[in-house]
Amino acid sequence: MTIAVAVSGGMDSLLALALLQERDEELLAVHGHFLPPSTAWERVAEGLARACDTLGVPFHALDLHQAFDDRVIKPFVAEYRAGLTPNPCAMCNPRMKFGVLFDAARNLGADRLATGHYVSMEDREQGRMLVRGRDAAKDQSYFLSMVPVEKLRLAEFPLARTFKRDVPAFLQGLGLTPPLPSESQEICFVPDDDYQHFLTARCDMSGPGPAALPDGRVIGEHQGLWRHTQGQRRGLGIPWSEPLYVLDKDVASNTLIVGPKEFLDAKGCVAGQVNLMCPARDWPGSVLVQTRYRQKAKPAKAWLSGGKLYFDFLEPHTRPTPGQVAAVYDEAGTVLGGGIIEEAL
RNA sequence: UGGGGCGUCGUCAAGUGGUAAGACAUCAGGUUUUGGUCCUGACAUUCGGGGGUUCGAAUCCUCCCGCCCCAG
Repeated sequence: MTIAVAVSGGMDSLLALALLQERDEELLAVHGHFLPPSTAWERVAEGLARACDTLGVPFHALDLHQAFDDRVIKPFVAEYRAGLTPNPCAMCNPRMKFGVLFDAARNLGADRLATGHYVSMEDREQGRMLVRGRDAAKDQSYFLSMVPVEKLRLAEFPLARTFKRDVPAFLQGLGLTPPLPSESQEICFVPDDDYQHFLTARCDMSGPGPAALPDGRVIGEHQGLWRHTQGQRRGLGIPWSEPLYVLDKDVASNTLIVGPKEFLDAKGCVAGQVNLMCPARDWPGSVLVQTRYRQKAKPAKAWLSGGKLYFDFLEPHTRPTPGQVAAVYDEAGTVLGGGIIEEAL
């Protein structure tokens, strides 16, 4: 059996590669170039080739930038234009890493795909399931909740039990230096973390409009709905007696609905593009749903109807944002499914 | 130009003789593989302007400027 290791150039995937090698697996390393060719592109490829050479693992660099543009960047832009708040990282996993990249790796002879995600695959009563990583601060299961379970069952996650803080020492001990020493936190295809500039440079975006309280009272102006997202506080520029948050966007009237924090909670939400890790009838009566990365998963009643997932929150829950992922877990941290939020209820 | 009221940070606003609260906004950091949230820090030597009283005024007096309301 051959395992392809997806290496990005960062330290996590490099460690994943090294850990698998210690397990004496048949390996090959694949690097997908998601961005158009550039000198940085070459530098990363060279660095990775060198590291793989040190480890004695065959290395393949693949130009996937066109697929990335079609499957991640274009939808990202389209969703922003439609008034949604897309989550490109969550889409990149099913469409690119476990999609195009995995397919390319199979063509190179790989049976399985390994990545440097901080998650694990474990045997549960529903079968082999995706589970939160041991390092709770670094767990990335939320971003993988849209990946089909059949793909995940062909995945290897060597960092399942690794703590992020131990990674640098690990690599140093192995004499490995990642070509991208400090991982970038921003969206990989948006320079300088400036998504607003990226969008305006790429196409025409909607213009200014009124900012109103839930009762309809106009108290300010926004510079484009796409510049704001549900739950956002900063950047509104509206002086008020208390902090104001974005509650909603009314695309039809180009109105930003804002209000104090106590208006921010929602009772539930609906999600589409549902990805079930197991049949919904096998879910517990009460699940835990996470509607944002970095948010605690909270209890909810969940049911499937007309191909969509409905959630009834059992605790106060900050209004979910259309376009973001709703990841469903059980108490043990098993990922039961995921969907794209369409509406808060 | 009769009567009344008001003018303190970008906004709201406390302070009525003892040496300019606070909130919002903004900016800068921190946290963070999306957008956000959250945390920390910075933000009026000065109170519409001039003069005066006082050891000392945003607070008292005075003149000027500006705004608002009610009458004409």
